[in-house]
Amino acid sequence: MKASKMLAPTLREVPADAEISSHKLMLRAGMMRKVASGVYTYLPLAWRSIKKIENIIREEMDNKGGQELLMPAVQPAEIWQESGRWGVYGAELWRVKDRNGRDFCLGPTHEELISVTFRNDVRSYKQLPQMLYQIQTKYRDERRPRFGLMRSREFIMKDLYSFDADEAGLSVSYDMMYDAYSRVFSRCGLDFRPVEADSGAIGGKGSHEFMALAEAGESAILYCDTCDYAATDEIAGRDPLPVAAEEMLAIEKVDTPNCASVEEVAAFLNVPTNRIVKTMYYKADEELVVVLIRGDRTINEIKLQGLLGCNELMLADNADIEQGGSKVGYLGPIGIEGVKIYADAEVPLMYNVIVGANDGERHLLNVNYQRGDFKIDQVADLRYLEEGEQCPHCHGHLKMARGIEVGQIFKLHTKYSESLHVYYTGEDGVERPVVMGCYGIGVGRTLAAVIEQSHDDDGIIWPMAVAPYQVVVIPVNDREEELVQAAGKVYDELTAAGIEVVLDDRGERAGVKFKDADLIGYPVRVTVGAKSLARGNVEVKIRKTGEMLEVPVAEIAGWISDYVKAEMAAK
RNA sequence: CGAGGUGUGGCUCAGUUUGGUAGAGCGCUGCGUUCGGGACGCAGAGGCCGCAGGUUCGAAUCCUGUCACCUCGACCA
Repeated sequence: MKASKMLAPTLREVPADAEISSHKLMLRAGMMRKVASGVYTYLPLAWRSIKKIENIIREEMDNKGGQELLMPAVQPAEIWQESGRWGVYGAELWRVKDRNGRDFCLGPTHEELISVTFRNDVRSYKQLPQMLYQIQTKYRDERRPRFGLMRSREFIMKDLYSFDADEAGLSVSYDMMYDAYSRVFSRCGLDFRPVEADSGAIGGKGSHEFMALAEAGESAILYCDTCDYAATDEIAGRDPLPVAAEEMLAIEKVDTPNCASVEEVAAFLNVPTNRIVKTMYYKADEELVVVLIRGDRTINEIKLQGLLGCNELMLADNADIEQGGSKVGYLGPIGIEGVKIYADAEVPLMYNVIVGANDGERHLLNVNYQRGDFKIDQVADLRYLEEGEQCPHCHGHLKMARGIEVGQIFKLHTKYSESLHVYYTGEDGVERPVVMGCYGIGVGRTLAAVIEQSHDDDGIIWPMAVAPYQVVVIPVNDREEELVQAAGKVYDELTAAGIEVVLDDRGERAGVKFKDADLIGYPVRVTVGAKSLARGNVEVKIRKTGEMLEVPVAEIAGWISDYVKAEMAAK
């Protein structure tokens, strides 16, 4: 490729709407341009990298027996109504109508469509297992698109669906995908961790997220400093630690004026916040529920939503709560009737706790669940874990990190096969629901994560495997015929050797070319200058190390071929 | 969804308070000088001042509406 012909419009200044490094650099390096909020055009450089990532994914999926197909992005509402998700998916589902007013959506994912496709053509155990995948543009009308490709409304995703006869088969498929995903992200040069995850709106039990570690990441993860436990903070859970028994004292009602928060109550009564139990009212699909949790803990609403199995969960309005002397800030579990009470696992183990009195600005001291002072309908792990806590699996301690979710794998079990009637006939002649799994990779997000993890002040530092081009050749001065000729010859030789190379033949000064080379992030730069050429050499600069060396012109193609091969094999 | 902010040439922004008919730097075109880390001089091109309506002799500037984009927040009793 000749730089003079390449559409790679680099910018000296950063467009005002970019916040994080990967977004800024992709705009500055001339890789993408915004079309609308969360909708982008991928310019040639970005597209080359995306295709490389896609091909890595293809190879790894195919290696596990995956078959590529392509489903439409436009999907009829009927299949979403059939699975029940037309109603529950919410505003994120990008709904459109055709000219006749018929409802469609732009697919955010394809469980429905693959199931419908599969059920018509697969009827026998003899056809199982199967793994089908596609790499395709997905649509999610995010309430808040952000950070370029990190959270966009139109994005490229690889989605694979596994179909097995039974749970054992699903486990095999799941483990294969776990392995394939690890290989994909390693090959892309990412520093990542698979973490235990919640299965969210997709449904089903058993899920891992693949998190690329990065400060700019939108998700928090917890990992153990001793064992290999790692989980998103939405799912990380542990059994409560044992509590030393205490003598249960008599309940006492005290005035606590102007103490509507746990901190204020604790300060007023001069006790630690972990002696208090918070009483929270939630509205779960219009049903009012109460949740009890230790005063210094935070309710994890994703866990709560999972427990309740509701579609919508939000804190109740004050008006729904404040009846008969109850007041927000002074709520307690004693005397609640007609509302289900859920409690975090730590609560029933506590002694002599402080709770709101449901009576003006007063609290109760020395309340004991174990004495029967109040009731709990269901106990469950409902809180966020905190940094520094003991690991749920060992004696190590938890640390927190931020990550970019580049992939997630789910065991769907029979959730969709039952609702969408994907059944097969077993060897014994009995019809059973197919056991499914689904597995996604955000391709653009993977690209953004690579840049987020691998850049410096000057620009992108591409891992060889996903670099748009492997090498740039720069004649230092375009008016010296000898240099131009030598650079052209190097370019031809590298091209002939199968190297992906750009010749910077633009009539720019050397400084401009060097700046652009660093910004675009070619892993290797070959500089053809008068001094070294007089010695029969060209200069090689390695982007990621900054290392410079001279290589004889006659050996350059071989040298670069070896280097590229070594780098591709390294990760 | 709620709150705040911003829309002026391809990019970054000034001008709006105090209405008088549009500017700078970068980028782009041409010529010349330069030429190993974003050179310099000269001459140019390029703007429905987001859009619609209103006030006014006159609106980028004031008023109303609208759209787009950005940021923050997601409520702990």
